[in-house]
Amino acid sequence: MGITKIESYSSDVLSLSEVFKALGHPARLSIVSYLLKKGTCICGDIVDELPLAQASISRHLQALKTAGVIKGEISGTSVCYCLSNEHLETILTLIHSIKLSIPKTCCDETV
Amino acid sequence: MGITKIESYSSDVLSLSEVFKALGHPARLSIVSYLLKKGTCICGDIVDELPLAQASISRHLQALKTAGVIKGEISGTSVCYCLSNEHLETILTLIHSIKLSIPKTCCDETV
DNA sequence: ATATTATATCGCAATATTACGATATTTATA
DNA sequence: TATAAATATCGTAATATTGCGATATAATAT
Repeated sequence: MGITKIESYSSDVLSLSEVFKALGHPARLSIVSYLLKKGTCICGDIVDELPLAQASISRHLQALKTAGVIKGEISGTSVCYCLSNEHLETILTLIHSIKLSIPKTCCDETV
Repeated sequence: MGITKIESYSSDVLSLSEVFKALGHPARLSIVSYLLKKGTCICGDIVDELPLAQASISRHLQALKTAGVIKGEISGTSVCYCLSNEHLETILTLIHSIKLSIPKTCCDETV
């Protein structure tokens, strides 16, 4: 108990939920937000931006990378990170579908 | 340590990351997927659908409701749940922005 | 070669999440 | 009123996540 029964789900559901999970932490969402503004970052940029230790930032960057939200390129002594579009189309389709399905589905109300 | 430093983030970032977090579990994403297909559900529908105990399903439904992903209406002895659009526009905008920002931002590659 | 810089990983402690059975609550029905 | 049906909550155990300091790794510069 206490462990997610991952064996019960399709790989589609699992990989998409991993992406959402990666975005589901304020530090990681802040990193994504930073990348939206600046385009790229190195670990040290985020260390200056958030009140977390370098080790913690590095772990969050790894989590985003593992989920396919960002990718990193070694560049000298640092690693240049940028957003990846690997799962964006899937998420857009999902959210858009939800949006479209709502008017006709809700229990009592009209919206 | 070990606890998320939620006091360091804006309420915007916090509430949006809560939505992503809610979608970041395969059982909850499966519930959303079920709602997309069927429009509404009661707790028992999901109990039949997923290999989890009724108590666990109920908790997942509460988590989705707390994050504003679904809403529930009491209907006789059961509760009718359906999707909510509370945060969809924000997510769509965010994901769409990421998608648009990618071509010009990535380190070495052209995409 | 050695030092510097930037990032990643390790080990640990604190906290959060997940899941379950048991039980409580609430509404409808006999 | 008593029973049944559906959902929510409680208590607990197992596991996962978060964060930190310390350390390792890797590339550059002296």
